[in-house]
Amino acid sequence: MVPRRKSLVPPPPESCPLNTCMKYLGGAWTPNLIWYLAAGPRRFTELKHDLAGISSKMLTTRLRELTDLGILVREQIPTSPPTVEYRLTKLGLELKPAINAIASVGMRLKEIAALRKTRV
Amino acid sequence: MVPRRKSLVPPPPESCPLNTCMKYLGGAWTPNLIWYLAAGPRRFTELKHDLAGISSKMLTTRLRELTDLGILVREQIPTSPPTVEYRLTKLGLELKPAINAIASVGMRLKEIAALRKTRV
DNA sequence: CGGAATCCATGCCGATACTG
DNA sequence: CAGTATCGGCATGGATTCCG
Repeated sequence: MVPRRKSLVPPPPESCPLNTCMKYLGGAWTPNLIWYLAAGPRRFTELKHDLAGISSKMLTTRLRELTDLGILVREQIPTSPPTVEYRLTKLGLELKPAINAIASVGMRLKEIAALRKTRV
Repeated sequence: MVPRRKSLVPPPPESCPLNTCMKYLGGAWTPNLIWYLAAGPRRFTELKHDLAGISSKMLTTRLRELTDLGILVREQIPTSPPTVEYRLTKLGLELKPAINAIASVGMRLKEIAALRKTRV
């Protein structure tokens, strides 16, 4: 009987901030949303076009969620018709490295997947 | 009427590798699974204890998924009873930076959330 | 324009039981 | 030990409609 080895690494710091984070970044559109907002303030409809295919409902949900988290801020601008801008907060900007890391991994996975298809 | 501005940034490279990636990293346990495997080969039951609370079914599902993706490999070891080891492939190791980035973001979000509670 | 409200399909994931 | 099989809840996200 092979004894079970103890964990080689400590659990992800403070009991799984990985999950804490994925809980928010995990939303289907969240990473892309942050991706586009990272370039500067953006309006609701603009974001809706950036994230081609997202429903108003989901966009609203995600925007609210991230606003509550302090990752972005909503700003009413008194024009006519009124416009609303969203932009990343300082905290939100801290997410960029993670988003970029995820994006590059995504590219690798796509490459690999493509290779597989041509190989087979 | 305020004209809608065009996107300020290119779409996430190659049409959303962000989603390509999140599709896999998004699974509830996936990031933690990779976290533990990053330290070295690990057996099924060991992983099951590492990821406290995961069901056999989910663990199997995630392991298969990641194996199919080429992120980790399964290796039968002819002991008695037979044991099986999983370890990250070279491709799998490339995910570590992303996982780490996500983990550090997770920690920040936890900090912030904690501050909020004490502040209010 | 910038949403809110409602209904509904999908599927992720947990619980439980069983196997070579 | 290392899984497979089955059932089912419940959250996630899509489609549609309506509002100030």
